[in-house]
Amino acid sequence: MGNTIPTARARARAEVSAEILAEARRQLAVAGASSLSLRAVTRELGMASSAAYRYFPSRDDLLTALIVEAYDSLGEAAERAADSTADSGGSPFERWQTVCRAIRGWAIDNPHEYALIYGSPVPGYRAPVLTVGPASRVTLALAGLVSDAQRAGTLAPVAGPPLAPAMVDQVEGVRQLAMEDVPPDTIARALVAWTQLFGQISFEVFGQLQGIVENADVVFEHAIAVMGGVVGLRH
Amino acid sequence: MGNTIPTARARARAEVSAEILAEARRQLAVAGASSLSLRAVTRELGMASSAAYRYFPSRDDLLTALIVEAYDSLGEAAERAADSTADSGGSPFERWQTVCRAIRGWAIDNPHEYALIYGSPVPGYRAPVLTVGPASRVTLALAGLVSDAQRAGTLAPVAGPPLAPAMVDQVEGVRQLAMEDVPPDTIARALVAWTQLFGQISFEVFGQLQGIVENADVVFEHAIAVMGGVVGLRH
DNA sequence: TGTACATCAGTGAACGCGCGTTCACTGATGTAC
DNA sequence: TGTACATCAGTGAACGCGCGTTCACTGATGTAC
Repeated sequence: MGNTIPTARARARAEVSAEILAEARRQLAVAGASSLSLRAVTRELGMASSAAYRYFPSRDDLLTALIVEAYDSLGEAAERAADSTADSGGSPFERWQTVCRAIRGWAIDNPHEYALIYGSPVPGYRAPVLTVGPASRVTLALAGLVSDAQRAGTLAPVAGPPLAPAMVDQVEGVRQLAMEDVPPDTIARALVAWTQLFGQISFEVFGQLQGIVENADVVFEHAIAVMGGVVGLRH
Repeated sequence: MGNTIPTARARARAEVSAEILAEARRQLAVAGASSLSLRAVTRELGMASSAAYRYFPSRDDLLTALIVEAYDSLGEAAERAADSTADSGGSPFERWQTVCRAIRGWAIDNPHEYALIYGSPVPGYRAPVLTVGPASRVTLALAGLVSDAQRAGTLAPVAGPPLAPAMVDQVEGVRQLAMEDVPPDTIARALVAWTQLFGQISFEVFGQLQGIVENADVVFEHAIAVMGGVVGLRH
């Protein structure tokens, strides 16, 4: 109990567990989430299918582990981008660009993991609560960047008609969660930029841009430039 | 050949074919695309599973029929919204709002059909060319509304830095496809609004807004108001 | 109009497949005395 | 340090399931003469 030296058994257990996850990830990349199969995973690993049950109580638990892993991986990429630009003193707009690019880059590198977390929900699967924390990492990285800009006084005020009262209410919840000091109008626009970002990435990763846009890079850059402006992030 | 009076056989064929499709649609709504099964469909219809092969050569062809149906249904909803507001002389901005609401309304009413066409691609399924036409109907309805505004001279010019040359190239293809007379800057922004719209709807339909936004209606209204402004659609 | 043949919708059995999960077991690792 | 027992990873057979697709068939509908 609380022992710092793990036993051989414990070490083996951690390793095999990681191998199963890794193989599952590999198969996810080929076949997609709904056809992920415990049997196929263990087969590839050269073990009996029943052995998997020593590590994951059911197929859904394996799926959950993959989802958590994906959220964490994406979240880490976004956080790293946000932190690096904070350290190097980038402008809010540059930070926004860098984080957006990191998110898109991750999605393109891991299309099936992206689909797993931002695509259509897997039928019959209900994501348990423990996915909520990892899921919010990306979002908090983006929100943090806006908060930082606000605190540094570098946020352009939002022009245009005042927010509808109902919208002020909606935004209030978000403010408390992630953007304490940011004015409601800016938060409202940040929500729009947020959905635009993932809409753009989803269209690209899911092939919706085919036949319409050839160079998705260029269109992405334009989109984040426009939306950075909409939010009021200054160069 | 070319006979206008269909035989009893032909009429029965059309009816059964429609029944299979309808039942497949019903099951899609419960279980999602990847677990759509020919056997389950025919079972529910009280016929032998092999009978389905008189109507659809394979499961994938059934899927394709459902996809085409979904695209057409959504496309029609968007076109109807666009036409009705054209007839009643709505402003470009009002037309934009109405079409966006129609698209969102359809998605909320038919979440699984929405997921089928805008969610993660079904693994192993390759959409055949005949889906392209129906798929472009929504997009063309949106593009048409911008074109109309341009022709009527009611499009606000886009402020801000000039488009990057690479972006001008990208936009040129879109211009020829769907927005002949519209200036490149506006088309570029229309692309951003387009991905924002579907990003917002996907987040809502796929449950990504849960725990962040309670009243999706209000946030949606705000989003299309902001993006209508970004594109330059006047009230 | 009546008959002979062709077409084709629908049947039911069968093939071969892969899946998730359970269970009694063996043998290696860990632990208490 | 050595022994006896407990823990637990991994096995292999089995259960019951549902799937897509094929095939030879029956019987009703359609068509040519």
